[in-house]
Amino acid sequence: MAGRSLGSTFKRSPLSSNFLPIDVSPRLMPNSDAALPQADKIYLPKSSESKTLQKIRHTASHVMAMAVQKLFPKAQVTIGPSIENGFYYDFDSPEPFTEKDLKVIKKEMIKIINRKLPVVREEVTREEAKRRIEAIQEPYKLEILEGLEEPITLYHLGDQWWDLCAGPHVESTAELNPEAIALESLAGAYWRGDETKAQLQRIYGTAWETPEQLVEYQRRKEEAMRRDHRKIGKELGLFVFADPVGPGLPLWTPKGTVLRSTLEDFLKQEQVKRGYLPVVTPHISRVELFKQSGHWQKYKEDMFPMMAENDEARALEQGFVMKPMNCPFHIQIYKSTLRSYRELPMRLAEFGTVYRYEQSGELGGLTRVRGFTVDDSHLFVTPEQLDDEFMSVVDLTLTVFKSLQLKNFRARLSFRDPASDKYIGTDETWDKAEGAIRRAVEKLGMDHFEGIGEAAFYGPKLDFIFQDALDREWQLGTVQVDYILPERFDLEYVADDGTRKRPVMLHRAPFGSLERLVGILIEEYAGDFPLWLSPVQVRLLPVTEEVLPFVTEVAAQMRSLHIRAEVDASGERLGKMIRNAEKEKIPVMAVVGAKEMEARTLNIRTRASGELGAIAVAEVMERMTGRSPSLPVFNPLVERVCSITLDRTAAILGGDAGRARSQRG
RNA sequence: GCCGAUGUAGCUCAGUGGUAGAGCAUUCGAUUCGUAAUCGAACGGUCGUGAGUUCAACUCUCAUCAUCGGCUCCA
Repeated sequence: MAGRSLGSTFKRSPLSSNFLPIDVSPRLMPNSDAALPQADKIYLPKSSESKTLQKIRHTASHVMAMAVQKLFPKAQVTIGPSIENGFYYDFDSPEPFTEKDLKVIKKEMIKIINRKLPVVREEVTREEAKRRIEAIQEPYKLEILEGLEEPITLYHLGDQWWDLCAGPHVESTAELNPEAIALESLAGAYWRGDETKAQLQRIYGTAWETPEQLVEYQRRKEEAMRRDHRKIGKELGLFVFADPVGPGLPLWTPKGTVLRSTLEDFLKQEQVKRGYLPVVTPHISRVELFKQSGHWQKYKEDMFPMMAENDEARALEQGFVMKPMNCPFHIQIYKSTLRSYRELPMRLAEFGTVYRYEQSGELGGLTRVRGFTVDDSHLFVTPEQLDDEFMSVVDLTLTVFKSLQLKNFRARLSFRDPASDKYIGTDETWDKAEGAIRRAVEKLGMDHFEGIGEAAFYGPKLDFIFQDALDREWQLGTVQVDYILPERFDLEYVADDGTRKRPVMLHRAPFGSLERLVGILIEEYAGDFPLWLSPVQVRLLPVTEEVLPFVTEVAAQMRSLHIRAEVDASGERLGKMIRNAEKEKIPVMAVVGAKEMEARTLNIRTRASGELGAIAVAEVMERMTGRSPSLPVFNPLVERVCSITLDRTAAILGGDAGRARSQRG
């Protein structure tokens, strides 16, 4: 994980103001170091990178299934593939497996492996396969067989156990190293991933070529758990959950709020530059609004129940609802007056907090919550403006990621699933919208993949997918093309020829949501925020009580320049104060004793570079804010703060000290 | 929502069928201290919540809430 210390890996380049720069193209990059071969580290290939590991893992899953069926004769087998870091097998068993069973199963697996059973492939006809499966009474396998094309293959482990399987496998269980295999966890899973079908029991395991690889894999997993945003968020006191408030409803502490609002301010500034117009809308509305948008029909399950004044109103569905999305509100602002083509594109932007009734089992930390703030904007554009506007939105999104030093993401074209009925609108409008997205992405030359069935119910999306510390994928930024809501709300503008025309809408949110973004950022930085995002940027540490007044005065000066400074007035010894500041991951510590007070200096220690020695108070402040282009900043990750604090600092100082530098950032 | 696990002071954790302990944090006192932990004392928990079994439950049973790992779903 050390390789992810940001200074070393992030290639710094000027933020683009024009789109199309090749280097902003996202690439598929695994989140962990696992895929980065490094001389001093054990290389841990993913299954997709190693045919050998694929075979080992797939065979291990068969060995596990054989072991399970020996120990639990009533367990029926279903599927058991290799996955990126291991394997799993799903069973339908009347008795639930427990953690303790894993140990027993592992023991049984060792026995099987030590018998050095040959793994033999056999090709059979469909009828023969059916006959054999019926003989061993495995209904799930029979169902799998129905979907298979010939040739149909069976794999035998010795002469006592076989499985319907496409392979490939290693040639003998002797090729598996019991010390490089671990059974990791139990989980529930639905047959065929369908929640209306049977609930199966899944056992996850991992398998490697050598025990060293397994140990390294487990070490990295533990390392990853240490950067879990829930853990770090608690340690750093950024947010809390309270039982009386409810699940999935985070409370933001002062420190977390500083982080959040700094991100908000940053994006607001970018949006001002790009002609966005701020709006504010309420958290609730008549349900009628969401009936017209189609949410009530297609999205009701995800909404908090309607608040009705009385039973009659409830029966007529005439109450109020918490908003699950902001778009209908922005649409009402657009609709409030007759719009001219001269006003378009109209970009209405709001940090709008929405409420969605997520299923209880989905909630977790900040990445999945029930109330969250979307950095939402709805752009009303003419059909002619659509392509350019789409690309400029993508450019803004990539600029944002770049400023946040986020580069491990993938771009997904989220299109509709033609087989599903969860969408509104006609096929024609969908094709048009999907075409627009595809066109823009191709024009940008961006790497991407398609996600069929990932669209919103009202339109296709271009989504930016990130991974958390545990390699789970989360959507952050999103750009959506929508011909349908303008239709449903009968939106119009007066064109240059005097006719009424229908605008196209773009929905977009570069952050996606503040909550999820903060969660991902915490894990990305492991809590070590760049200076501009740090809730506390500098802590002043008085060595003795005599210097406390001086230190307090310096802190006040710093705060007047919007440097987030605080004084450690605990009266503890220096070593303890430093320890505390380090644990709180405060980027800059300023030690002040009699010498420093005398000389009006601060003895600076940074988290990134250690002791820097005594520096004049004025210079420290210049270097903190990046005001002086000739002075290096304390932390290479400070870059962004320059343009942010600078605008304020310049305003306060009435000078243009920062402008030269802000252009660099 | 479903499957499984977990729930002891603010935090991290130990513990037992006979009504609970440590470290850190907090408060107070002493120490006035120079780059990752000064010393001492005090405070702090109806052991998630509610029922049940029992002479007796934090410990066993059931329900419920929350959290965690998955599944399904999503910003």
